[in-house]
Amino acid sequence: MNYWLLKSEPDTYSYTHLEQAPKSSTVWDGVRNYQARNLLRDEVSVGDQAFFYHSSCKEPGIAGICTVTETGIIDPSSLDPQSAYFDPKSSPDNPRWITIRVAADRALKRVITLKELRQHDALAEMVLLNRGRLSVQPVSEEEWGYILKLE
DNA sequence: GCCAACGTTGGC
DNA sequence: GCCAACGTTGGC
Repeated sequence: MNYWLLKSEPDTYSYTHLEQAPKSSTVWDGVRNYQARNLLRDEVSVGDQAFFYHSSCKEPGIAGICTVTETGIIDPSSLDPQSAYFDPKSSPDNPRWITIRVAADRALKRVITLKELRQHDALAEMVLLNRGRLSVQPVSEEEWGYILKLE
């Protein structure tokens, strides 16, 4: 059982979108960074939990919690010529972009902002605060518990 | 395999 | 909209 942080731009896909999706669930498509892909493909397991983080918006921060319900999914957008995420170098026989399905667990009582996270020494080692650009990142059990107590 | 050029992310 | 950080591409 591991913990993760998944980034999404709320203007495109917010935590509320996930809650309102069929079965409050979605395939986490569009990741096109190998480090993030490797985590999704090799490290993330069914039952793991993840913070849903809002990036590139007015108040960047953690908006909710979701649970991984399926792994090993070929990112459908990578095979769809109509998609902005289409990758001609990927194919069903030799897929390049493997991802997961997540389901909404619950929204946090309030958005815990990036600004606030930065103020806690206990979180100084968070990947979010050091390698900010990675869109799928591990969260330690200690960080996970600490953040939930801030809620 | 190096590295310059270029593209993207994402906070501010 | 700016720009720092960093990932990717492609010539050599």
